[in-house]
Amino acid sequence: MAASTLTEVARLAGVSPATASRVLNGSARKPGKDIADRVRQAAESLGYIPNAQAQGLAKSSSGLIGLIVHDIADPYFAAIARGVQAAAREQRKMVLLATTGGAPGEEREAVAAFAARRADSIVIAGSRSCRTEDQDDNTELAAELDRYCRNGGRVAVVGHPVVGATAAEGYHVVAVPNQELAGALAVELAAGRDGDFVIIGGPEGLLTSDDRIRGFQEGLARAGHAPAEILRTAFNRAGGYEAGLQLAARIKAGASGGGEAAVPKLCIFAVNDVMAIGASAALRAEGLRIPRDATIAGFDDIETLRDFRPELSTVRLPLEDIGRLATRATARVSGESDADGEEEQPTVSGEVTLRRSTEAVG
Amino acid sequence: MAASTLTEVARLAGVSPATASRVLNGSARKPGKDIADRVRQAAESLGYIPNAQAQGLAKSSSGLIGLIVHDIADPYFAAIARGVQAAAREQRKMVLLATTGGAPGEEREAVAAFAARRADSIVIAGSRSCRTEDQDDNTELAAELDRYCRNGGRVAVVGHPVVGATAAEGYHVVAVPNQELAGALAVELAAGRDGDFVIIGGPEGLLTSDDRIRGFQEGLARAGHAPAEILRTAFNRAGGYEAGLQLAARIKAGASGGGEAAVPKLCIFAVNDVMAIGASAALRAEGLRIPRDATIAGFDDIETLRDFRPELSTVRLPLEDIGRLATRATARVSGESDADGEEEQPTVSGEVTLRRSTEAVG
DNA sequence: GGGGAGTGGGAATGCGCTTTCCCAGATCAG
DNA sequence: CTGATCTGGGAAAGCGCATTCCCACTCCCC
Repeated sequence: MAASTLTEVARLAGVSPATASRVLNGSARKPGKDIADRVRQAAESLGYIPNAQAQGLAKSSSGLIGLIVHDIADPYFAAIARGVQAAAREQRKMVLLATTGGAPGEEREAVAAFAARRADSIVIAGSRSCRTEDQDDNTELAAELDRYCRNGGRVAVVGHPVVGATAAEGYHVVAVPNQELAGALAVELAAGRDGDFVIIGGPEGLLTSDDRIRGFQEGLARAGHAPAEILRTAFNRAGGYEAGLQLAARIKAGASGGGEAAVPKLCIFAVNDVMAIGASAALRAEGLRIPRDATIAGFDDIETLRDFRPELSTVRLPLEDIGRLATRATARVSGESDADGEEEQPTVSGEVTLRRSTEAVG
Repeated sequence: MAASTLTEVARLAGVSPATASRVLNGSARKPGKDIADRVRQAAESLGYIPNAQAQGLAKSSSGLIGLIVHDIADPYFAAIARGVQAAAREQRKMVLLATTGGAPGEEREAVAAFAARRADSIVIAGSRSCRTEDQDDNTELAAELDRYCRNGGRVAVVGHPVVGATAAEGYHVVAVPNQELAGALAVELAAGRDGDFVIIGGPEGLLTSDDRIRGFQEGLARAGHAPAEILRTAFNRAGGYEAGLQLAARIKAGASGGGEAAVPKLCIFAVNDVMAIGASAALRAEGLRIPRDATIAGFDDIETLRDFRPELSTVRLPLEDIGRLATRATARVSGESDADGEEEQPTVSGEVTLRRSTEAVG
């Protein structure tokens, strides 16, 4: 038994499919009250559910929003997804989820799949990569997005524009001031501290990571500090842990080195919270304590991690808002005309949040 | 410019749409090599992307999997979602996400929306509620699911069957042995301990919470312990925190009560990890320490929370596998006949994991 | 009272694709 | 060499719905 159709409802109600369509699914023309009731009752008794595919086909719009993330189980993306979901609900749309692990090639596939489903808009979260091995995929991704936009799709990408993408109609970027905020964090951390800084960053070419690194270095410079050494590792907890082990060894070596004057304490900046947690775990596993033996700061202010101790200094990013803003940016505003040309890109602001993990201790 | 269509491709290749369809989108009949190449090239040059809506309409199957969760930002659901996503990819399908906050009414809406989109299957995660105020909504949800199944949809629900749902064709339940595992946890915790037990549970009627509570009590009984007192609160971190504050006050009162013999230490069981973390935070905020002043255990073994200190005793649940299993259960197996009648429901097993938060100290 | 505007319903077309059915040509056995 | 069986391609009928016309009325006003 297949689901009942509009035609069946119409027949049961003794009207034409056209009329049934008009009463059941909004239309400019409102049929008479008695007929409407009859149709509605017929629909009810048949348990009629309109076929969204057919509707979409007929009016070429699917009511779908595509969301692309690296990994939905990563709390960073989960938070953004929540915002996207909330905004989608506002627009009475559903969200289609695709996880890509961050590979531009897979992102391209996801965009194509969304395009095939005629998603009304696409939100891309997750750092862009400009590594040379991703170059070709990025080009294809940009081409795919461009085609999607030309066909009337709207896309919003969080952070950076897709590498190589031309700013087409309907292409929005929700800028995240990673660099500025990392700079501000560096300035605050550097104040009155003279230890060395070390940055635990993601692989080179990950734009978000690179921005934060660059910003942090600039901040250090502004504060009159020497640039920090940079440790490259995976952009996740495991990477943070690994880097943490290295640093722990170094710290312990320094401490036991003894001879010289007490080595100033290391201040670690991990380019995201999850990595910072990993690094902290490694230090702890090696018997070091934070902030006694080293201080550490992250980035993102992941909600689930706020109960972690010592409380992590970080930069608060309104992740849920970011998801919401990105999604809203893709919403077709009815009154929009080309007159006002400039579409205002939504603006995101973060906040340096110093906590226990970078406090000066005895 | 709308996306190009199969007809356009066919015209450019100088063949009929039927042939173009056969070569571009799999079919039993394989057109000749030369023709196929011509079509493929035409498609390529036009940047043809098949319209999944039209395809779905024509062969009545959408390649969509609907996933219903309470909150995608909750790491519990995020982990399950990852598994669902992975399994969906295996099946070359996409996942449609709906978040409901756990309200059966909204779950019903989500099911209807999935049905409208002709999702091939639906996975429902998140505790069922059998509170009286949800009764009507549950009935409607069950009816909606039933209809969906009768129309050929497949559904899998994690944990408990939807309250009131009749086991229709295509209705699967991925059972989670919450009760047994909670019992096992209780037994292990009770061994050689004589303090009081307190359970921080969700609102009455939340099946997952109730199962874990019941199992824990049974375990205590088996170990010869008196039943634990039960604190009801919200099924999230805030609820745990709130309950934690209450308990902290009680512990401090007991400690300063002085007169009698030293009050045995309280052992807290929060029915999920997130609540346990909330409770721990509250105790800590009140100046109490774990496991010195009280011990605490959770449930789920959320990955992101494993770096929390003191390490949380809990019950490990293979969340990602659960999502995967549920999704696979809904996959239409080609060789399936009614002959073997019994479909084997996938089985999930967890593991009691004792860590520092419940260690005996000084 | 007649003609024009307005109203409410139905017939028909098309959205883009799959699939059945049909047909022309090729292949092969007798 | 003829009739039977394949083979590979095209024509056409939907899938379920929205929407544009079109038509039969009613209502109003001059």
